[in-house]
This record gives sequence, C-alpha cells and structure tokens, in this order.
Amino acid sequence: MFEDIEIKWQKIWNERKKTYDLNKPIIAIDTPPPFTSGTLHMGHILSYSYIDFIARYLMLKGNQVFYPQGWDAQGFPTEMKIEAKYGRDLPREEFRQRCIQWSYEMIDKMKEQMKRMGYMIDWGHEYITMVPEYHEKVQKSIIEMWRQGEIYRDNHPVLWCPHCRSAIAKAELEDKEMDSVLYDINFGNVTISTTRPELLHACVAIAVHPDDPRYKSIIGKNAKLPIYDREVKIIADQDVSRDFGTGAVMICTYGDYQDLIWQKRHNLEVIEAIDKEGRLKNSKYDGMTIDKAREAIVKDLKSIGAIERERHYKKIVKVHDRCKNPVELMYSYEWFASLKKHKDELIDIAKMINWYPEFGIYHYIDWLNNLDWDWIISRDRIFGTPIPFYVCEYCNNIEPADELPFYPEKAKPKMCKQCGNQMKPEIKVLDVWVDSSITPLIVSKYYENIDFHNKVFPNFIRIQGLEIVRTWALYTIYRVWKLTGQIPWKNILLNGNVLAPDGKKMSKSLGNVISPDDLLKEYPVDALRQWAAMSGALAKDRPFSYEDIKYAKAFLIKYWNASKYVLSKLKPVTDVKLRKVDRWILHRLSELIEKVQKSMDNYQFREAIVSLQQFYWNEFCDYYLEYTKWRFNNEVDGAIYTLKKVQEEFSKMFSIFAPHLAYEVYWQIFGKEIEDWPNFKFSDPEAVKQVEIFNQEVSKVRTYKISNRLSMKAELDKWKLETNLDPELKEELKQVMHIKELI
RNA sequence: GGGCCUGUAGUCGAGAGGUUAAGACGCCACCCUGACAUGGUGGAGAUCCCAGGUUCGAAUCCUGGCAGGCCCACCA
Repeated sequence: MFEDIEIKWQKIWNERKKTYDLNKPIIAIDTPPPFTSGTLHMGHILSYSYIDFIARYLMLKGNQVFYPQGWDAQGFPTEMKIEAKYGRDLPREEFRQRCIQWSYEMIDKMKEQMKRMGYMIDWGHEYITMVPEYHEKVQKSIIEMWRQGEIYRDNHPVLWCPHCRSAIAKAELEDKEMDSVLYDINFGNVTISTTRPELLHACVAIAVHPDDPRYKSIIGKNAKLPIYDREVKIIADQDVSRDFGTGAVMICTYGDYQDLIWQKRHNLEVIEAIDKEGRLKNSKYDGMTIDKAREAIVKDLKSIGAIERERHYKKIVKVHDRCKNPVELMYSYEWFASLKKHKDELIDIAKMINWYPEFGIYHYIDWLNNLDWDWIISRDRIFGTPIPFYVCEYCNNIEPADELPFYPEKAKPKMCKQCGNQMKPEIKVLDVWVDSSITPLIVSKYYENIDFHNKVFPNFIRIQGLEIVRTWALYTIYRVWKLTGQIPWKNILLNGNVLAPDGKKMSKSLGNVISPDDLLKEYPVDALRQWAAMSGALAKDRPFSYEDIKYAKAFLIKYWNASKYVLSKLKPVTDVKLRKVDRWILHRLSELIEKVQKSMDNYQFREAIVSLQQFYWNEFCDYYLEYTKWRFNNEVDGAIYTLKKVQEEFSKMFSIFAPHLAYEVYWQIFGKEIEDWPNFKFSDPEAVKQVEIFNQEVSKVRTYKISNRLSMKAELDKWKLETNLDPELKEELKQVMHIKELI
C-alpha cells in the first residue's frame, strides 16, 4: 500500500550526496559493522533503527550528523562457508580471495536491506575490515601498541583443539555431555579422584579443602605418584569440593581450566602433558592418543592395585563447536594485549562515558574484575588481518613489518638484529575484535585526516548489544585509550536481543525465526521501524510482538487517512480565531513536543513513539478531528490553522520513526522536505481544563446514544447538562453531538 | 556458586511517592457519523508476586522471601 512512497523517498535519500560544512560542529556515530552473513536479522533491525532514530533526531535539531556504515567481514563463519563449498585444501591466497568475493556478495545484499529500511547512512564513507586499506590501519594500531609495550608474544596456555590443530577462542566452545568414569587412585597417604588418569605424569600437586578433617593432618606433606614414583606436595585450597569423589584432587597441567587456576594461584611447575596432535608426551605412554593412553594407564594402575573405586557418570565436556572434539589446554606461542594490568584504569575510563542504561557498565566492570589472563589477539586462521611482525625462532626477537599493509606470503626477508638469523614473518592473523575495536577511529578518520578526527572526536555515541560489552566495548575503550589517550565516545547505548514471540531464542533448529524480509511483505517499512521503537527498554531481551507491528501498521493507515482529511480541507487562512478546542489541542501538541524531546534526549524510544501515537490517535483523531467537522459550514480558519499546525509539527517528530510516510505527508502540505525539529510553544491551561470536562460530556452523550441504539449522527432534541460549561463549549457540544437544545 | 535484569487485567505493557492505575491485543455490545470498517463508540476485566518496614500517604522507596530471564564460573 505504501510501497510507492517508500521507493520514492529512498531513491531521493540514497541518491543524495551528503556534504559537511567543516566550519561547523559535526557529530559522529559509531555503529556496529555487522558480520557479513548476507542477511539482517531482527536484532540488526532493532539496533540500526535505534541508530537511525538518534541520527534523524540530531539532524532535525540542527546538527551535522556523520553516520557511516562498516562491515565486519573477516572471521571464522566465512571460512566455514568457503570450506564447505570448496573443501579444505585451497592454497591460502586463493582461499582468501574466495572469502573476499563471498563477503562482497553478502555486503551487497545487506546494503540493499539497510537502504530499504530508510536508514540515512552516509554510503560515501563505508568501511570494510577485509580490504588492504583497513588492514593497514589495524596493523599500524597494533605496531603502535607494541611500541608502547602493550602487545607481546608469549608461550601461554590456550584452548587448543587437537583435531583442528588450532588455538581456539572461548566463544567457540560448546558443551557436550559425555560418559565418564571417575577413578579413585591411591597415592599412599591419600586417595584422589580423577576422570583423567592419563594425565598422571603431569600431576604437580594434590589439593584438599583446608577444613576437611580427613586430610588436615597431611597438608604440607608429600604424596607419591603411582607408576611414576615421583613425589608431589599436598596443598590446601578452598576451591576443592569436599563432597566430590574422595575430596582430594590431583592438579595436572593441564587437565582443565581449574588446574590452570590452581597452577597460577600456588605457583606450581608446569609439565606439558599432551602435544599439539593430541598425543601424550613426557610420560610412559608417549605417542599414544589420549583415549589409548587412558586405557593403558588404567590397566597398569589396576595391575598394581592402585585403583580403589570406579564410578560411572555423565560429565559436561568442553568441545570445539566446529568438530565436536574435546578441547585441551595447552602451551602455545600466541600474541597478547596487556589488558589485565590496566584493569583499574580501564574502569575509571569507562566511568567517563555515559552508559544507557546505567547498569551496562557493571557488565564491563564485572568482566574486567574476573579476567584471568590477557587478551589473546592471535588466531590460526587465514581470512583475517595478518599480524604485522617477524619472529626470530632462535632468539624470540620480534620486529615489526616495515611496509604496510603486511602480508606474510609477500613479506620481504628480514634478518634478526639480535642473532643475525633469518626471521620468519608471522602467519597467524588477528582476532576479529582487533579489527573492530578501532571503529571509532575509522569513523573519525584518525589515520587519514587528523583535522577531521580532532573535530569529531570523541565520537558522540556508540550503539551495540549488551552481550558484547565485554568484548567490543571493552576492547574499543582499551585500544582507543592507548592509541589516543581519549575515550572513544561520550555515550554508549546498549540494546537487547529480539526473541521469538514465545520468549525463546530465535534459532533455525527451533524453526521460530522471524525475518525482516518476511515482515516487509506484509508490513510497511515504517511499521517495522515503529516496532523497533516500541520494543521496549534498552538492553532488555524482548520477544518479537506481532501486536506491536500490527498496531504500528494500523497507526500508519490512521495517520495517512487523517492526513487525507486535513489535506482536503486546506485553504489559505486569513482570519484565525481559535476556539477553546483549538487551544486545547495546540496546548497538548506543545506538551507533546516537550515530552518527545525529553524522551529522545534520554534514548527512551518507546516513550517517544507511544506518546506520539497516543496523542495523534486518541486525542487528535478521536476528539479534535470530530470537533472540526461541523465548522466547515461556518467560520473555519481557526480549525484549518490548527489542523495544519498539528499535522506539521507531528509529522516532523513522527519522521524520526516513520520517515517515508511523514516526509510524504509533509511534502503534500508544504511542498518541501522536513528540515527541522518543532519549535512551537502554546499554552492555555484554562482551555485545557474546560475542554477536558467538555470531552467527558461528549463521552456521556456517546454512551447515551449507544445504549439507545442510536447512531452518533442521530439528532437529540434535548440533553440535560449536569456540568458547567462555557457558552462556547455549550455551542460546541450541540454542534458536535447533534443536540437541539441543552437543558 | 557469583553478578545483573524483571515480576502491574487472559496477553503485551506505561506509570518511578498523592491520578477514578495509561494504552494496545483479545473479549462483549452498538454504530457504515462529512479521513479511515485496516474504522468509530461504549463496556466487562487488576488483592499492581508475597511478607514486613519508612511515610499523613507506596504499584512506586527500603529489607527479606518467592518466581522467571540473561551473563559468567563450575567438581577434578
């Protein structure tokens, strides 16, 4: 129904080149570069609509708004797609090219969707993380941080998938329930419980609970490993669970995450138990796979009578989401950024930013307080920004690349300044969060145009999901602080997830996914945008609501029809005499402007859109419009002035949420585009008071007519007035409700 | 186990010390009244999760429960 209007205005907006007057202030917005999956989901619609509301509001208020869009192209999901299509054996460069090509196709699709949503993005300043120019900026930033001592390479425990032979990120873990056996193994003076006897050779201590009466006497003594005949210390730690197994545990480096904590806490030695292919090392079972070694050692332990008990139970094991194989903790050379040592500083910096909602900052603070180690910024992948360093394998010296962008395949040879040997270009790539954590600097053109940067920085606002506060927001604040000494933005706004209507997460497997494209077949764009505004409190997960979007569509139709009415009545006015009802609605309009403004200043989109809807439908259409009808036979200029004024100012405000229709309506009345925010004030409290009583009287007449099965138009000979009305409103009542005489 | 968020008609939700506790969906009845039947008008429907406390006054503030959700950690 409104499609022609949508197409008309999108064409106008998208073909217009945006220009900026550099002599005036500019407000920059840091929007999320979406991962280039090829389709926007409801969560995208929610957050990009939020951004657009803010951008349009700020623009109407007279600001120059700089609002570009980026794309987070690199990373694991794209590699998976390409692997699925072309297999695992493509040469690196060809693989990368395939990824790039695929990403461009996806970007085109998503860009079309964004344009269709009417977002006023400045497409002249798009950025894509996979292009050489972007790589260069990321690499520059990393080298700069390395110079500051923020980046280092270290041998460090990482999550390792022996099957894929790669370090993986915490986010790539999945839980899997597996059958397991808990063995009680006798160590002489103590019996420990373990599910991983094959790690016995990497046992570096025994731990018991400090208050466990069974073991109090042996704390500090040694115990002897069976088979290996090596002695380890018995230590106390409050993390040991007294009820589990025997209440005594062997600490191995590393059986699991808890082992790592204990090793650090008690400063224990490290024995590497498993190699990168998942075979044992430093043991009597070297070369065996983990499963084989477990079988073998259990047999050996049984033969010497060291196993006292076996218990079968189900255990949750962390597996790699890609191959479903158990993940090991393992030493590996990786690159790190020194996040942890700046904990307090980073909390102080975050407090300089306004968080909407305020509790968002606690997600940030809690995460920082619970950080176990620094940010691992390297990945064993292909489709990513190369790490711009050379490494000397002989003396571990590191040198940054001389020419950027740096690609290891094309890197010039380099000799180590320390030992004279040939250095190796690093072939690992950077974590994708390294790419995306400088978006405020990309937006502000820090690496291209320092004058522009100085002008817009810190950016006005960042909008992002609550669940990535601990990654994107944290890494951005950290990196931008180190690179520029400033906060990245003055404000940060957090949005929640869109759930399925039943309150569950949308997922393909549950078949409850609602897509924007499907909705747009049935609902106008401006309805979808209103849904976003109506969807509620910030940073709160909300089920998708068909009620809301249906209402939004109905509201658009209402607005359109009322506009038709107003348009049909318009004519030049000369003698504007305002009646009390005019003064009432103008007063209410003036209040509405203030209220919506306040809501928008606080990013309360729901409050703003609901105020607009309620005013327009329940006051303007349901009452005021009806009050004007009889006047077209008489003195009508006051009504025309008022209708036009409400329509004008309302359309301006409504255009934040429903730009297509609002611009069209405004265009039809004024022959130009909306260009500013309402600047209209009107106050007449006395008229408001009287008209509110009048409205109640109207209701009474309506009730009477209904209970007597009369049409609203039916004429009444007499009506007994029980309240005191002004003569003008008495006349109004007679005319509006078709009453001959008031008694 | 730790942190955070949320409990208001059948459903969704506004309200943030004083209102007859908005509005929407759904339900019932009537009305094609000069834009709109994708509409209009009216109606029924709420011990504002529970228990204490602060206050002249609490849905609103405090304390303690109970329930749900999210994130994190998690038993070797």
